[in-house]
Amino acid sequence: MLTERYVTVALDVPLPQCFDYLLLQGEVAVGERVVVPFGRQTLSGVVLAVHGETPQVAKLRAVESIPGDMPALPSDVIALCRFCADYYAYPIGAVFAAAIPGAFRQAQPWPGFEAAMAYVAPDVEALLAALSPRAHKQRALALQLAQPLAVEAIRAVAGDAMRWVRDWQESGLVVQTRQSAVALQCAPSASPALNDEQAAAVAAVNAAQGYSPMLLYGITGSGKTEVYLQAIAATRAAGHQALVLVPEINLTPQLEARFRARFPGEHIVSLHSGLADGERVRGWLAAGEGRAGIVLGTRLAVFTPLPRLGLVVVDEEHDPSYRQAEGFRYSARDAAVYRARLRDVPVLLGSATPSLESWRNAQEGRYRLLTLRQRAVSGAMPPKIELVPIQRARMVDGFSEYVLAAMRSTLAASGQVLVFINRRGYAPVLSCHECGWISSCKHCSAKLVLHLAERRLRCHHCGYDIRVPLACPDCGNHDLKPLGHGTQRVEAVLAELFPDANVLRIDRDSTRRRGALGEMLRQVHAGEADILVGTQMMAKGHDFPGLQLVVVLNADTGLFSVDFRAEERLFAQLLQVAGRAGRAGKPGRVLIQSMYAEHPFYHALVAGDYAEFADAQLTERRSLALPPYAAWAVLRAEAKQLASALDFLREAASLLAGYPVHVATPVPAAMARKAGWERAHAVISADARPPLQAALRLLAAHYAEAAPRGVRWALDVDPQEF
DNA sequence: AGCACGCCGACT
DNA sequence: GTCGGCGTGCTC
Repeated sequence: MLTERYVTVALDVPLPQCFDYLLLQGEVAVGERVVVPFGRQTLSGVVLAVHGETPQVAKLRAVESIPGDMPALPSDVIALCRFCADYYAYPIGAVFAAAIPGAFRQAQPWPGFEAAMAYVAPDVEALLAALSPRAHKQRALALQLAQPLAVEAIRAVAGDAMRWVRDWQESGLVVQTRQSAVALQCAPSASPALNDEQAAAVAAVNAAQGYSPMLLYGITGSGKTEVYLQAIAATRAAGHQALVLVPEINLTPQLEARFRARFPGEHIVSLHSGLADGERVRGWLAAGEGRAGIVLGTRLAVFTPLPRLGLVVVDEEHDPSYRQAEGFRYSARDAAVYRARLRDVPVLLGSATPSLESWRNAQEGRYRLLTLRQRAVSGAMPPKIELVPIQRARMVDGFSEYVLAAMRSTLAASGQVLVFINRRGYAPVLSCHECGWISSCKHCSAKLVLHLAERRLRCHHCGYDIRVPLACPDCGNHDLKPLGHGTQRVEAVLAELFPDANVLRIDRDSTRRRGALGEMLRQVHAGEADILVGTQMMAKGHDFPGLQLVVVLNADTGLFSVDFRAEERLFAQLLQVAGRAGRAGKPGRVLIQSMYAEHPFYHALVAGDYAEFADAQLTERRSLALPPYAAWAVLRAEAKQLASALDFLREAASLLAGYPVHVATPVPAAMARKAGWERAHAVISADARPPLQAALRLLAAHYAEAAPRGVRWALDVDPQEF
């Protein structure tokens, strides 16, 4: 008797459930994709079950087609996606959609499919028998087809070899198959000698059996990357694949170059959002077919199928960019740890300033702590961090005399200076010194930022953009002046103060053009720039051998934030910029201008002692029952009227009345108005995970069923910013 | 999220 | 007269 077959499909729609379809013909495995009718549209979805149980739904429709271009997602990737959908209370189909390359979310088959396949002759003798004895090239190809052969390899035999293969395929002598799953194994090029601490760390990683989370805590310049490289060499020698996550796309090229130099001939795949669709699919397939030995990528790479995964590395694990800020708000760091657990492999988290979550896990023994205290680069010395109190100092355009003197002497000795601006909450706005008018956005509760070069005022949140007014709109005064010191203002001030110096500004605006950042970095390396002015992006990864002095202008703004994580972020950021100085044999000097030089925060910073800072922070968090000692989520709401957003949040709070969670009073968000929408949120907290999860599941299910009118809402589990 | 259906204002 | 505004309802 022929039983009917059904498939359960995860579709990319904002609904928490999966959808069942009748499978009339063809074969499909769990983890493959199918194209199905959905309402009036046709969508691609991932198959989560194939079964014979009649689904209890009013209307059942049939699978439209099985493209067959995407290899089935392995069970650990499926389990990871399911976990994320549950943990982040995010629609399951949307999680799967995020986990696979864009080409496989289309209803059409991936156009590069044919070229990515290989061909094999199941019976070479039969194929040879069908060929003319004089067709030497064909016979040579037939012999090669004993092993699966990629299209490029077939084309290399003869220009029209693919035509022969298609003929043979029609007569069943050759079949299409996936490329053979043999990863190249190659010895790494000579590795530098390790110091004792590095050697101990590598030995610990290599000795780890099964799931073993490790936190590699090492100051800037202590050689964390070398530990990764040597641990990966051992992983590769054992025939396993390594997954390496990096925070940002800008950092991949550098690290990729270092990996390629160390592992020549190795198939290294780099996966990030800047990749063209085809490239991403090819890399993803190479990883999933086991041909790639090392996968290097940004957060979405955490979902890459890896049949022989042996080690997971998360570099700069504290970095905020591991967290997706929009839509599917997941933490790739946490997902990587969960994945390592699913696959029962070691996971190495590295940082000079670990997240307090990881620090606590290490303190409580859940993560093994591997510490690198010494600088590995010979001759490198830690930078000398000095605080420059400015509450009574004479200031020249935002710079204290002391700092200017230090800059002058550094420049006189032909050293480079970096002026770092902590831009968070500190933008150059235009103000009227007569009546106090300040340029603000029509749609947001943000200030319009002055872009001097273009003579425009621009909102960094919604893109609202106007010409700089000639006079104050309120009182007509013509003397409008910038307030605060944005990068452009600082650049202008420095050009005036140091007319002989070459000032280079590196920020989002000046590097927007493709290749601009690379060109600027080249100028810095070539010594063509004397003073660099920059924001966050300067702090990350880039090495500036000539840099001798770092000046931090307005660190304090992060010190008194409503966001309890602001100090943690500021510490990481300042230590990271400090690390830019003095890496090439000369000790660097870091000057931090501050109104609050006595603040305990700066004690630990000047000592470069993250452990002291982290321990103090954890003590405080514990006493206040803040994360990581409590489970937090934020319910965010946006509406045209603030009152509707607040009403929605109050209603949601009442829904959770019976749950062992605490819902804080809804408050307007820090940026209360954005692009014409009023924003508010409510913190939902619990002393343990399970009750929080249960509450979030209820909320998500309730509002998916009955969408609130006029209110956009989102859940943010383990929120990082407020 | 799409994509329909549905019932009110200014245009060929 | 109808083109189109976006409110709300549904999708196996």
